[in-house]
Amino acid sequence: MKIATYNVNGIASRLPRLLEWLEGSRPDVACLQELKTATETFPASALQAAGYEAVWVGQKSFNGVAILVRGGAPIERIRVLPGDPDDTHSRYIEAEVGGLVVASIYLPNGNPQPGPKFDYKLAWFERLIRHADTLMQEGRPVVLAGDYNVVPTDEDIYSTKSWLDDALLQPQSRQAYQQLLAQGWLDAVRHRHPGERIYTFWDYMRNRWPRDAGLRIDHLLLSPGAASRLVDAGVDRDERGKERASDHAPAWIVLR
DNA sequence: ATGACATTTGCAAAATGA
Repeated sequence: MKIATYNVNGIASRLPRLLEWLEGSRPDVACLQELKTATETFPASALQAAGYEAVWVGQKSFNGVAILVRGGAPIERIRVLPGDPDDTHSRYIEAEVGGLVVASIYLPNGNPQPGPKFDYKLAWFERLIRHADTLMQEGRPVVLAGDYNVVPTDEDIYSTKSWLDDALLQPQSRQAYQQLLAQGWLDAVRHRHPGERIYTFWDYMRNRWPRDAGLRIDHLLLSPGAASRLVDAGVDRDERGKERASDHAPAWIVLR
């Protein structure tokens, strides 16, 4: 069973790329982020024609998350991260898929920092940590996949020089990520490729893709029950080099 | 403090996000 996470950076403008990738990489489950379209304008029929049923929650212009399942349908559990009734951002959706619990996560970017956007990021992260704990208590196999907007360590970036003040590298962001992992989650891609330079995001600006100046910020976290079934993990880097590509590449795992 | 890029809005240049 192949499960992928892909920040598409606008599903409307990226639909041809997305469909090509689905056909080529053939994930059984695809968690998408940054749909950047309203719930009503999600291209469900185009995805259905490609063999995928979906659950999604959108929002005009930004955010938006979805879970796609090939040859089956995800059963939605929740479409709001618990803990703040005033939060209007579409950043979380969770579904049951073939005995697994799968979440598609778009954690706030948090720039500029310090400031209200960074405060929102950390508060959102705390809510995620609380909710992840309740999922862990359920004792079922869980995959938390998405754009975490956190570079976990200096090994996960080409160079920290231009990014030291960025929200993605702040000690508070990294501590929150470590706090989440400490509950018992496994960072699947890093686990399968210790010591390797692996990136999932290359900024459009400053020639960062041609220079391979990347960051690893898209992660698949596995509960122990899912981790024991892990057989492979990787990143479809080539997607980033295509015409009108997202600034992210898909990351994926294979579970037994 | 600004702009580097990509896209949308709305039909030019500005705003938005990251």
